[in-house]
Amino acid sequence: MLTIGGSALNTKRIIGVTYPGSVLLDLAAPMEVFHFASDTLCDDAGLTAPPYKVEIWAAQRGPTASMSGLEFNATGAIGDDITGVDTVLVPGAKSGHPEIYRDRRLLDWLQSLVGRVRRIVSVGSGTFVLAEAGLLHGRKATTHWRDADLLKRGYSHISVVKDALFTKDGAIYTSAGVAGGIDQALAMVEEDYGRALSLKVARRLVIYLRRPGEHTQLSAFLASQARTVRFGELIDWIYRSLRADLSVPRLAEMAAMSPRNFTRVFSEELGAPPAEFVRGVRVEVACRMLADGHEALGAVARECGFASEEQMRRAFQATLKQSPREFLERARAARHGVLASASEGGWAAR
DNA sequence: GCAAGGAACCGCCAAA
DNA sequence: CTTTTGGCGGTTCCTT
Repeated sequence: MLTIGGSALNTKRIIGVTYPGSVLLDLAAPMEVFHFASDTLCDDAGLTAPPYKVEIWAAQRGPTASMSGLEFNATGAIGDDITGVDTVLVPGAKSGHPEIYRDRRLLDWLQSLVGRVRRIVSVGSGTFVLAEAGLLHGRKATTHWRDADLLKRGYSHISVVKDALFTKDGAIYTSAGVAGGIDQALAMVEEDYGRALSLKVARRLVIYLRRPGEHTQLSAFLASQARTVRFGELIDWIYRSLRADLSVPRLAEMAAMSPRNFTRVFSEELGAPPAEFVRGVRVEVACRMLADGHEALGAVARECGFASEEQMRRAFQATLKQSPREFLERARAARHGVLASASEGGWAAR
């Protein structure tokens, strides 16, 4: 049998699970990683059978829209036969709706997966779903930094790792959000087919995410974490501290470098000077909030560290060529609008 | 939409 | 000698 990186080359089925209120964007990034890994490996080795097959399962099969304005075609449903399934990905839910995590049918199904699939993976607040399903008893786990304390309080039997991008404990993996989800997926690819492939995929992902577009562009800055060795921690801190002073002198201080040298090295490594990068992060997080249904622009601006609503508007124009209001309208239209062609099990940004 | 002041960026050069 | 770092100053861009 042909093997690469120690793994036999049979097709591994990766299932992304959605449920009412789940954030499809959480699944998008890791699924792209598996897509790219599959394509890259096929190109390089001239395979006939793809190493990964990515599917989305929902409450029922067929075309469905998620609340973040993404639409998809579910090729399987919760409760379906899982024979031959390799990995199951569980996204988070829109914040402020803990009752979403108590869907008995979903939780029972997740429980039934233990020992029958190779990996059960949560992204962001999806960790709460795994917790509620009882999969995290006595295990390490992480979640979005904002919810870490909540997780700790709610489930004392879980060993919460607050500052990790992702954790792995046996067959159970958890991650800290979309950024962590990318790193986590890359780590799984590495686990399966080696570091060379995961690096290749990371590079390809960055190029892809840098293409101009609406949603695709949003994660360019997230993906940058995967390719910087030096500033990973700093960028993580930036994401967690959007309301703090993120001026160049301050960032240089955090990085223990002179402002001049920091600007130079940062630009080289990340492809954008510090201020522009920070602005991009702020816009990106604001977009996610808007897409998630936060409609008070003033509050979003404050939360993301813009000095004012006006500042946020300018930053949007500069990076996305549209105003927050326009972005909001589109997100809303996509949420409530008519479904267009749901592609073969993939997801599409509108 | 404008002017004034400030921040960011980058080329250049010198020191480590 | 090469590479990395840090300071200076001019220009541009941004904020108020």
